[in-house]
Amino acid sequence: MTTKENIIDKADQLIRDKGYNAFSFKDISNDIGIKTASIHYHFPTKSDLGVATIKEHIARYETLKEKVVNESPLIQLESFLAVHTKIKHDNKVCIVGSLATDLNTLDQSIKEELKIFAKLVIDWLTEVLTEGKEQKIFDFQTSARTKALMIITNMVAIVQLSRLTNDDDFELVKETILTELRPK
Amino acid sequence: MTTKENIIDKADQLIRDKGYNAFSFKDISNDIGIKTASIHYHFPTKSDLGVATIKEHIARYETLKEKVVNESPLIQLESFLAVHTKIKHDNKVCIVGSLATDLNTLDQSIKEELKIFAKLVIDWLTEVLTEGKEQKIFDFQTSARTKALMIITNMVAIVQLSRLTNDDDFELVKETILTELRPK
DNA sequence: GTCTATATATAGATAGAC
DNA sequence: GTCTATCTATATATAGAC
Repeated sequence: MTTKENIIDKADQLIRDKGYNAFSFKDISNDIGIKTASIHYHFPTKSDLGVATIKEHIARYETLKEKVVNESPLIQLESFLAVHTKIKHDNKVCIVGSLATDLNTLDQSIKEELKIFAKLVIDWLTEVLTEGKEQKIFDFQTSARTKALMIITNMVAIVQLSRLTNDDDFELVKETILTELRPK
Repeated sequence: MTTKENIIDKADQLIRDKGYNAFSFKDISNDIGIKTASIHYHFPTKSDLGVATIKEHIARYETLKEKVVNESPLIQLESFLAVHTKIKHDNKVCIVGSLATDLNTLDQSIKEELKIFAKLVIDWLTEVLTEGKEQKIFDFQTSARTKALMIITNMVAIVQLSRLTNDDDFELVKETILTELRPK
């Protein structure tokens, strides 16, 4: 991993651990043993680093999509849910939720990149649900996009809320999503 | 409204607008025309103000619960949803979601108060759903508490996510919650 | 590409006058 | 209860040596 990739990785961990406005270049400096001035060489401003971090998420999602594109809709949905299982396991939150709560403090460049990422996820899950319904693997009454919003919001918020209740609540919600989609 | 109440109100707006770590005593100072040193007279530390802000939410929820305690479960559920409709209308996010993303930066006192608030909301909605199912006003297959988690996470995250997509997505999710609970 | 040194701004917090 | 003045810490960011 290059220094640049290392910086992005640490920024990502920090944003999803304690929020964009609570993390500093000093945190990254301490973590990877490089001075803050050197971080500015790779990313002139904190916003540049924020944008790069979201772009990394976009790239990872594109890779995941490709990896499962020939699988069944159920496998594809499960791979979406697995992303959040990993987030929960790491005791982090989703970057969309983290940055959305701080949105009114962020530069336009970050806002725009985040909107692109959110749309990517929603569109993908909408496709998966549409395909699953056609194949009678999933059953639901509302539009596929709305159902995608329901599932995404369940995942985004349960990783946040279960920090306050019980880690097991994550599994309850995840299993209920799958149960409710099963045809009767 | 007393100065103390005014400070809490502004802190609440700021936390739900841009996040706990992005708001400062100077923001409140500017908003209500009082020096930051005077705010420290009412709340010695920022954490004290944070705790007081959550306690205010708890008090408001207790008042709301009492107000609708004799109404039907549907009216009670709608009053829960209306809280979030107001949040969305104000272009804010829910305080639980906002503080949960920043949780690892908060003092223990704030964490504990937030857990009390989260439990209050979950327990209330669980009761409402239980009662509604008994009266055959609502139909759902999972446990009442799990269904409460599903609905709360929908609301908590859609106010965040719709900042990035479309404000109308909030209504889509809200209506779907009601539709999916209706007996077939 | 990384360093030291530094500029500049702002944060939370306290002391003490009024 | 609010003020002025100040302390201390930390933030993002830049200049210039190596």
